[in-house]
Amino acid sequence: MAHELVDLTIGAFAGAADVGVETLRFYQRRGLLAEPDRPPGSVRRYGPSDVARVRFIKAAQRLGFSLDEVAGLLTLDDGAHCDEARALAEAKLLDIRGKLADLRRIERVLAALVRECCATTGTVSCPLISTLQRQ
Amino acid sequence: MAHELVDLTIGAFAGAADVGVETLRFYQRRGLLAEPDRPPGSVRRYGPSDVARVRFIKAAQRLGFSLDEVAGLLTLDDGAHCDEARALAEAKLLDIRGKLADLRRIERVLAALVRECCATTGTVSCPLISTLQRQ
DNA sequence: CTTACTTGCGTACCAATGTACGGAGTCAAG
DNA sequence: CTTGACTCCGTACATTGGTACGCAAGTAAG
Repeated sequence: MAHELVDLTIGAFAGAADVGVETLRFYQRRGLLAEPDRPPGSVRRYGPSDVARVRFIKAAQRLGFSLDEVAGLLTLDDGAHCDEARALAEAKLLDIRGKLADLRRIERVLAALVRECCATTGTVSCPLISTLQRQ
Repeated sequence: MAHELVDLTIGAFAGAADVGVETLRFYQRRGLLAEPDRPPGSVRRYGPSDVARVRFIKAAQRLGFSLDEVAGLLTLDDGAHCDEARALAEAKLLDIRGKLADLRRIERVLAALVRECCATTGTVSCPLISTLQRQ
């Protein structure tokens, strides 16, 4: 690593962080990313810490945090608010577990319907559809 | 059941189907629900089959079908297209299982982070946040 | 210096699923 | 007959996470 991750233009920054340029500008507008000072008559430059920040955002998103929640995590990144970060993560874990339970229920019902569907012959109506209609 | 589920106004219909009036109008605009003829100088009336249709839509939504997919299922409700309904359901089942796998991975990572967070003392930075930054 | 990308910036738009609002017509009770 | 609730209809807004467009200015290559 460390291949020239300094003084990036926004295009190179986007490439390094594996997102689109427009996404970076969007994050800047959302306050997730600072806009570095612009050397008079030139363009902004970005460095490794910016890339790391975007990777953080993307990693947290993959864990199910919304951008607002990521913003919350980012305000805690000085290392002095470990408890708060942990509380956020625990809340999110509960959330994820709820979604898991929902999806498991859905999976069970849907699998049963598929199994039943067309296993029966000679019925007038599709069991999948008529089951849904009975809900 | 069967308590007066006939000749409902849209408000009573919404109550019976446990959705908002605006939701019904939205479904009508989307073509998921027919707009019954309007007796000249009066309001539209709805019956049990309309209520059943909305319940079908809601049940399918709970199983993860989008409104577009529900519309597809609804065109098959004459019982002659069981195979097609089944294929849609099987595709959706695969989809659900994919989401389930994603969530399980997320849960594992997040639980590990929470466990690790603040179990360590004396570190400068929160392990949760620094782990995310390393992704 | 010219040509062709980029950058910067503001604004508009996308999908999905509704929710809210305003004004006019209609209906039921008192 | 009046009052208040409800219906009808069209339109605008909400949410989330971006994506696209247009135009002017900067920048890199030949």
